Amino acid sequence: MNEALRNPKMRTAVKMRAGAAQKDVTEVEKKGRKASKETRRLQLIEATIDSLARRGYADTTLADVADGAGLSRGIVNFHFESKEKLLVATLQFMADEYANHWYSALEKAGERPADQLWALVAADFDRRICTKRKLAAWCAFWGEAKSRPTYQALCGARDVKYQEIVVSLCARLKEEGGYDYVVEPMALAVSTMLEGLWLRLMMGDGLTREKAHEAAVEAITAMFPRHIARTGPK
Amino acid sequence: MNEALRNPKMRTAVKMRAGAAQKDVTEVEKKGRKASKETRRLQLIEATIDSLARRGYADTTLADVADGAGLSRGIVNFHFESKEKLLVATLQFMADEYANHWYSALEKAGERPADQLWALVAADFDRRICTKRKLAAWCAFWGEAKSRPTYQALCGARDVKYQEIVVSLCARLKEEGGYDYVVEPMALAVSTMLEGLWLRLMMGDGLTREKAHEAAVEAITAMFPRHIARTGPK
DNA sequence: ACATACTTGCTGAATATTCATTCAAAATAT
DNA sequence: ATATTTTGAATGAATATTCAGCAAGTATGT
Repeated sequence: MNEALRNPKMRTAVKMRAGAAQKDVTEVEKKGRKASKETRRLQLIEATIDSLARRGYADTTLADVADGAGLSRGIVNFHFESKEKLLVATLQFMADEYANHWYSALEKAGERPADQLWALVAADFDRRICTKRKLAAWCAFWGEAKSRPTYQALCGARDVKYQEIVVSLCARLKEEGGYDYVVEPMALAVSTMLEGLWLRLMMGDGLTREKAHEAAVEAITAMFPRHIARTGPK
Repeated sequence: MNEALRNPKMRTAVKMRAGAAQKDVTEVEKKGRKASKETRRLQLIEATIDSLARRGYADTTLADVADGAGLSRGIVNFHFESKEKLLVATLQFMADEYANHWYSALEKAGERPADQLWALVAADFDRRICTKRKLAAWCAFWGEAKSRPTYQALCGARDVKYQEIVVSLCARLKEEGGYDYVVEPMALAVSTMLEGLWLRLMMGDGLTREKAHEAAVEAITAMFPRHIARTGPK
């Protein structure tokens, strides 16, 4: 496939298919031009995630991204200005997607803190979010985050707001259940456990999304024994 | 300091100091030559960890490593053959150090499973192991692990053996305390929580080693309520 | 004791490679 | 016709690797 895309003739075929998909979008929107531009950007971002997952941060080249998207070499510098900006846009994209996902899961959950916590956990191991491909891309960014402030800021995906919510859920659960843990450390343990499971999912061979979810449910059930999950892992 | 080391005269001074230290070793060992070679390798490995922590994997160059060690440009290819081999040796070094550390902590702990679990937890947040510098280096490797089998193998620092031990501890604790969790998921949750705390320590701003340890103790205490920590975090 | 050849560790300039970026020209859309 | 998007070859910067030679030590012979 990589080889095929290096051949201009083959690439044309790919482009035409992409063009057809784009036309459908165009018919819905008013400005086809702008839609096209946004489509290309998304296409390049997806190709970037692929490359990060396949080759890691250090070996992700613009050539590989362009090939993955079935476009030519100069294309990234036209749509994003530089490699750095492409990577930031990619991380931003993933961070937004992640945040929107858990936030809407939280809105759909009931009022009770236990339901909300289970909803957050389930959201983390949802099909759409928790793919090997995306986890690998996340981890590639984590590896560079400490030395790049821009990444560091965006990598707080489970960011301040998320942490505040987990803290408040732990506080409400404590009150409801009469537990006697200290709230902040407990909330930290819960959210880092989810992160740790992500990390393992990406590295470990045998671990599946379902098993990771099960582990989270098992641990949280033990931590909050008077709040049984109404919705376990599927 | 970096500037100073770029100056050959200054570098000579550094080398002479290193030479003096080496002489002491020579008096103890028989072959001073070989000791020197191993010393240099360790010196370069330490410089590599520094560079990884300071600049991340992608920006770690041989020039930076050589400068950090106060030696010349060609030095790495003389002692390790290639950049790749230097990085593998560095990861190997960290993995060995980590494994030795938790293993000896386990040996020093008592017979009771609870004591052993608390010892493992404390080992993870020990001063010698859990430094910002080393955590950053670990994370740099994690980011590349998925795309490089060699790293992937070594990055299972909390590897199969470690996981087996945690599983058996969870099983023994379950029996002792009459808990009713499922063992494997629980063990997975415990060990990934520790990993997740490491990840946060490296990225998070306000989090300290002590707070992370406290969170681990809080969560594990909640998970195994009939086994109170005899040794909490300092 | 001294000289000679030999070994080892190291240096730093030269080389080769990889890759982001640029840009003139072609293709495509409006 | 004009503007926009895309191409792909050319450019240049960064950097891993090579290697001829230097320096300091070590063994051997006289």
